[in-house]
This record gives sequence, structure tokens and C-alpha cells, in this order.
Amino acid sequence: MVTIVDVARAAGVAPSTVSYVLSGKRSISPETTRLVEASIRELGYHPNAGARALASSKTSVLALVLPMRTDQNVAVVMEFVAAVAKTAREHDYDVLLLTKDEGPTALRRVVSSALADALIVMDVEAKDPRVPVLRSLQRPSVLIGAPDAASGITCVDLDFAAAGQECVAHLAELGHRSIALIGPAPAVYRRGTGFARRFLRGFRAAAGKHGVRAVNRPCSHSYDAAVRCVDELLAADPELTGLVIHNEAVLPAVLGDLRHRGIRVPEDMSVIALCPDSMAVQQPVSLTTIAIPAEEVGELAVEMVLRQLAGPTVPETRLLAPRLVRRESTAAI
Amino acid sequence: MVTIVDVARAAGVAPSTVSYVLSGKRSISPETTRLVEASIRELGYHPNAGARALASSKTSVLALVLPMRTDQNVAVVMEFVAAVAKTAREHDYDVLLLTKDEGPTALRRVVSSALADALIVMDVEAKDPRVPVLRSLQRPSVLIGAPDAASGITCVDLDFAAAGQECVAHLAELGHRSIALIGPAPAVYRRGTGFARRFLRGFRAAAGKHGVRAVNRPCSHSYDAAVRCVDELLAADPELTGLVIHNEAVLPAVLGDLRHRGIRVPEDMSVIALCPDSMAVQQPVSLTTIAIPAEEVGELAVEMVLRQLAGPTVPETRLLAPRLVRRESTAAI
DNA sequence: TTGAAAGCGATACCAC
DNA sequence: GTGGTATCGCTTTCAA
Repeated sequence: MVTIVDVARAAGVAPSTVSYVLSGKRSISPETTRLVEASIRELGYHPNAGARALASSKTSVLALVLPMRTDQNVAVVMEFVAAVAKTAREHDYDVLLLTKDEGPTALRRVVSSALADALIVMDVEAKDPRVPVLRSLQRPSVLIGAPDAASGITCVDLDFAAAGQECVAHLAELGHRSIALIGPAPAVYRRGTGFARRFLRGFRAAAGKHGVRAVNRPCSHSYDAAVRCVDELLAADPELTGLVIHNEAVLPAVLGDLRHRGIRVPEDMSVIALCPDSMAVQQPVSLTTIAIPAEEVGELAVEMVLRQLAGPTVPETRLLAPRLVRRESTAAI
Repeated sequence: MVTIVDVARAAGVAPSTVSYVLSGKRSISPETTRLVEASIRELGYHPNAGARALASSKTSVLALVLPMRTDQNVAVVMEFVAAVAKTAREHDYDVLLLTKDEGPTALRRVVSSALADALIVMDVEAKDPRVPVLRSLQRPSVLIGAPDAASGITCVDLDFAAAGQECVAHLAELGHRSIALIGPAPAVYRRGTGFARRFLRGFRAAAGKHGVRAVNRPCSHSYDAAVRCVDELLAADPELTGLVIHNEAVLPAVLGDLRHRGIRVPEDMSVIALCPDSMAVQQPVSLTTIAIPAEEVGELAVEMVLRQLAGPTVPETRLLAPRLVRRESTAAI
């Protein structure tokens, strides 16, 4: 193993000088810099992460807590992870993977054993037990999502309320007077995952404002549930002409079922979905969507957490404005 | 921060004794053990990971290299990750996340900076540039998947060749005489991802053996591509009665299209898919599948890599036998 | 602009 | 069965 002493000897300088060349924390003559950098390259030196962490109390590692349900949202979660990993590396950080089901203890463990400098936590619920722990930990952290009590912590997420509003506004503008929301599984509401309720709130508010008849129907992930859901909605209101789908899992099922019933999209039924773009274009009709800005959120999460690492910041909840992408599944009535 | 010295003082013993209580590397009197453990609990002591790594040259971290494409396979990748993370934690290891597009350099970096003790590498291609690097690294590693030249390295994967054979055998037994394989996107074959070719090989061999007419058609991930694919297959052979789908992305599209054409599954067309179970039961007809044993593979990968860490082992490629789960999408002709 | 040396917090060897 | 302490590789303060 190549150590800083080896490099120093090869370059004919002191170990501390090598360290300073690497960190840039003091000015070094160009000549010395050249010498040291050459030795580093020649010997293939990589600083030992443990030693560095021990001496500097900084690990250059971010812990990322992931939900590991495989039933839902997988594509979106993956996009977050990709964005977080990429952005972290751009700032010379590595990513340590934790899973949500390790619970709040895992956060404590990672921090007290100095495995990571900061935490990014996904899939935050309304009354998330990890939030108080995070608060007590006194370590930089960013939540992706937002709990009920977000005071004192930093969050970033899509503005789901605005997203709900935009969906309704778009349909209302196209002349639709009766619309329905096919929501996430009942379990999601029960778990109190914030985004579901925030979306619903925006949806309802906008419906009131635009004078549109609007109903809401959670839907679990089986094909049958999706079909039953469409059934009920059509039975309850034959005039229904607009569907907002906030549930990627049943997207193919709902669209398939509409087609099977001879209900054309968008001629007979306008459909707008909240889902990743990649999914939107993989359907029989390419879907008008509110994109989930996973990449942006992931990137932002890393940047916000690094800013905290760099110095004091004020906790804030950052909600990203929804971006409606109009494709072929919505039309004027 | 609580250190081992604090614990030692509180328990009235030497720091080394605390260390030995923790590691179990020498026998300690019950009384001392009790005392030390109590102090640890009271003070909330967690050993500093960096210090430990520095002193012992072991990090208790496994590096996991993930593909970050979001287009395909996401559910399966997620299941791997979940299994790896869970199994690693059960053995008191943490997981460091790397992405495939960081390339072979990332492997070198992680090893030389002593960020991880071993590597688990996913999405291995036929001529994967990471393989020679891995070989030169002299660190325990397991590939999920298998390159062409697997000598000297440890791999674990589903036995895709056997899976291809099983699919054909199952359909042949049911009396089908003409079947087709809807395969992964052309890009996947081009990339030389081993599993695609191995599956195809098994498929062809079994078709020959059972005297079944069999064709192969790669299919990219758009809805239109899927429809076109079905179109062509039906045009080429009106007698086609069996479909093997090795492409989760187009599963809903193909099934939707069949239904739209009035082709019933399984009455008119038997369908067997290679996909996660969760996906199989989310279709209009629950699908007969070869399950991808992601959980088993992930678990095994961790165990194999830990065994290497424990002592010398002989490199081997472990192929898991496919398990066909019969559901409602296949029937006798 | 550079060097010397004191830690950082654990492990594991050497003593007893 | 237990204690003392050199050691791991780096950062950073103090000195020059």
C-alpha cells in the first residue's frame, strides 16, 4: 500500500507538504506542487479514507436512506438514487446505502460511528419516527418528502399540492366538467405519506375553484383493483371525461381497460398522470403528465446537504414547481 | 463523542479490554463483560469506523456497483439491492454505492483508498472492462452476471440457458408446436449482456430438441415497437400459439395488444415471461413465469464475498436453477 | 514556503 | 484474565 510518506519521500518533501498539496489549504510553490503531483501519479497514491476520516473528522460520505418496497415507485426511486450518486461524486463524496426498514437506529449508528458526514432520507411519512432522531442528531440532513412537522429540518420535494391544482386546471381549461382522481393505494394514505394527501388537497381546492365535479378514489396495485376502480367511477358518473392518475402501478391496467371498453383516449376520456417521463411514452397513447423531477430533487438534496456541511444554514422546505408536459392523452371536450 | 477510553474509564478497565469484549477475540470474565457492556449502553458508545478501519485494515463495508439505467429492469435491480443491503447488515457490513458509469476506475479508487473490503458488481457484460481490473485488484469480489471469460473470478446468476430451455419445454409439453421469443432490446444484445444470449441459446437448443418451430425477435421498449413485434410474429406464422417474453418493459404492451386483437390468453395464446413475481400478478391474466431469484442471488453474492473475506476460496461461477411458476397464462393447446 | 511532530480512536502485540 | 502501549495513515498546529 502506498502511503503519504512514500509520496513525500519520492518527491523529497515532508508528508505535511503532500497533504497540503492535496487539500490546497496552504500555498505551495509551483515547483513543489509539480513534484508532488508527479509522485502521486507515479506511485498511484490514493489517500486512506479511514486515516483521513480519523484525522479530519470528515468522511466524505453521504448516507442515503432508501425505501425498499419493490411494489411501487421503483423507477422514481431509482432516478433519485442515480441523481444523488452522480451529484455526490461530482463533489467528491461517496454514498453509503441504508434502508428504511433499519429504522431510526440506523441513523444514530451511522452518525455515532462516523460513517457519514450527512444524511439524505427518502420516503418521509407524515409522522416519521426518523424525524425527531434526525433533529437530535445535529448532523446535516435533507429529507426528500416532507413530514407534518417540518420545523427545524430541511426538506425538498415536488410541490404536490400545486401539481394537483395544475392537473385540474389543465382539464378545466379544456372544458372538462367532471373528473376523477385515481390515487395511490389505501395503504399509502394510511401510512400518511405526505405527498398523497398534499396532491389530493390541491386537486380538491382547484376543483372547487374551477367549479369542476371531482371525486377521489384510492386504488391498490392489482389489475382487478384498477378495473374495479374504473368501473365504479364510470358507474358513479357517466359524464366523466377526465382522469387524473396518481399511481404509476395501475397506469397500464387503467389504460388497457379503457381501451377494452372502447373508451378512446383522448377523444372520449382525457388522462393526465403523475409519473416519470420514461413511463409516459411507453403507453399506447403518450401521456400528458406532471413529471416527477427526480433528477432535480436528487441533485438539489445533495447540494443542500453540502451547503449545510459547509457552514450554518437556515432549515427550509423547498417545494419544486410542477411542470406539466402536454402530450397526446388530453384534449378539449 | 464517546470513545473507547471513556468506556474503559467508566467500566474501570483498560481500553484494550473494551476492545476485546467487543471483538470476542479473547476470553473475558463474565463480570468484566457485564461491566463493559453496561458502560457501553449507558454512554451510547459506537466505535469510530475510521479509527477501526485504520487499526484493523478492515472497513466492514461492501461496495456495490449498480447499473443506473432507468429504462429497464429497474424492479429487479431494486430487489437485488434490497437483498444485498439486508444480508450485508445481517453480517454487520454496510454498503457503499457505486454506479456502473463511474467505470473501472471507481473500483480501483475504492480499493486503494480502503473504502471497502470487497466488491459486488452488477450488470456484467460479455467483455466487461471491469473484469480485468477486478482481477488485478486482488480483493474479494462477486459478479452478478457472468462475462465471457469468467476464469479466476466468482460469479453468481440465474442459469439463463436452463431458463430458456424450461420455457420451451413447458410449452412443448402443453402441445405447442410453434413459439416465439420476444427478447430484450437490440441494444442489450449489442452490449453483449450475457444473460440475453445465454437465454436465447437455451431457447434454441430446447426448440431443436423438442421439435418445436421457434423464432426470436428482439424488441425495444416503446409501445409501438411491441405492437409491431407482435404484428410481425403473427404475420410470419399464423399458427403461432406460444410466446416467451424476456423483456419486462413490453409485457403490458404485448398483453394489451393481444387482448385488443381479440387473442385470448391462454385460450388462443400461451404466454410465459421472465420477470419478477410482483409483475406477474399485476397483469390482466396472472402470468406463468420463470422467476428471477433476485433475493436469492443478492443474498448469495454477499455470502460468497464474505466467505472470500474469511479465507481463501476457489473462484466459481454459480448458476441458480430456474424455478418455473405456473399461473394462468399457459394452457394446453 | 516548508518541516516536525502531536494527535485522531481503535486494534493487537507484548507483558504479567 | 487483564493492562500498557506501539501502531495504523493522515491532518493540522506550531515553528522556522
